[in-house]
Amino acid sequence: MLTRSEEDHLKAVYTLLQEGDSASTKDIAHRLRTKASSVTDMLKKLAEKGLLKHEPYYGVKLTAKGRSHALQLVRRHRLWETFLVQRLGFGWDEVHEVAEQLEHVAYDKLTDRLDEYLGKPGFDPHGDPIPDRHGRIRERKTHRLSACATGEVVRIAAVSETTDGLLRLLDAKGLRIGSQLTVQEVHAFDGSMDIKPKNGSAFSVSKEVSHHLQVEPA
Amino acid sequence: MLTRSEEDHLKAVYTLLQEGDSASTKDIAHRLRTKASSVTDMLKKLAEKGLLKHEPYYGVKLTAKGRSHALQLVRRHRLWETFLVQRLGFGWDEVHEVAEQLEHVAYDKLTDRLDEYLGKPGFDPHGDPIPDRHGRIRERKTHRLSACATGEVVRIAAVSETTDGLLRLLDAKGLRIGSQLTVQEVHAFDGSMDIKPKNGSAFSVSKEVSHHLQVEPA
DNA sequence: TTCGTGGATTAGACAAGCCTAAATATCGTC
DNA sequence: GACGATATTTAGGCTTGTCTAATCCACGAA
Repeated sequence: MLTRSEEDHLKAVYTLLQEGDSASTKDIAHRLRTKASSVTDMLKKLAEKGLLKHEPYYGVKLTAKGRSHALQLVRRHRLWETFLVQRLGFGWDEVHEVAEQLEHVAYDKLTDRLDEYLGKPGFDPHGDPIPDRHGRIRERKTHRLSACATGEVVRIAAVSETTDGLLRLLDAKGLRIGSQLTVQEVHAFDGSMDIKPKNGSAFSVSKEVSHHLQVEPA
Repeated sequence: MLTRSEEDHLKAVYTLLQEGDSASTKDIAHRLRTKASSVTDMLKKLAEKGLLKHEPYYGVKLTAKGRSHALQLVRRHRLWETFLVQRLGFGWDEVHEVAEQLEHVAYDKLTDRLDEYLGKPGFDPHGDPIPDRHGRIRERKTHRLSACATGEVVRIAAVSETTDGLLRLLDAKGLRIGSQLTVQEVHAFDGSMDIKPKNGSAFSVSKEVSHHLQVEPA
């Protein structure tokens, strides 16, 4: 059994490794609003429990066991988000916090029943894939909007769930998961780009914004 | 903000005061599977936070603030139990533990939305009343089956939710919340009684069992 | 190659919650 | 009213998870 704090650290490691190529002590600390020294302690502990390999000063890698456990957390988190949006009528920009708490309720039967109740959804309200009970994820070939070239026509596949401001911005522009858009122009000097939604008027987004938008070919 | 442990202690106090007339340090400790000395510490802490009055050696009383907080916990617990049984198809004998965890997720909007989603139920699957968002409880005039006399015809109103064995026994006998039964005979020497469900054959229940069954006049 | 810098770790302190053992209080009974 | 049984509290210690401050290490620039 893992404590809540252990689970938080494990998930942070998993998420950072997903997003980039490494999970630095500093980044984990920042994500968990704690200090680097606390993270080092916890990494040591998780390593002892066989959930990850910790090479001091070099970095951290998840073991199969650690990855599996992290995937369960991700699964629960995304199922609860789906429940909150689909059934309780929450906005997709207000469910993260709550799911962050609900994900720690560890009871397989509950998770599986919830999964069935929601119709075994493949993706959560932000477009992120929901691992099945074995931790398997439905893979898609998405890329960042920021990596798109002028003229590309794409569909929004997913949005970083931790970016509430972005979620509200998309809402305001009428964009949803699945919305199509065309890249009209990419500005080299600041990485911003002009995009035109299929049924709407064009506007400009910063590099920051386009970085957090996952898209797939339309 | 209360910690999980503080909430557990507060709810234990509330529940014991509901069930009997006092909440002894010993009983709280027993209920929380902890030791009396730990409970004393926590009572001191809750008293400092203004949730209860603690007269050393004499006992404990909830303040309005403490009662209100406890009622929120009870509300969340019973709403989740209702959700688990009504929507996820759990048996009423297997939801207590899980609800015990879910009740600590404190987020008013979630609680209220869940309440609406379930149709603002007045009672949970065990027949216990669910406090509304203001902590108000729908009162009924129930009494214990063990207090019934020969010949009384009653309806089952509620069953102590912590008694899994009893819940399964009732299931096995085909009894539900709302089932009618007649008290056929009360045996003075051990307090056991013979009861006959409206649509079933008579059987005998121990004093222990009849003590945990709340009934109302049929 | 050497050094400076910033990230990572260690050392040591602290609060929260829990425990055991010892001291203290209450209460029913004689 | 004193005594013994039982409940309660206090004293002191342990573990967990956090922190700050100090130290250690890697790595890129000169």
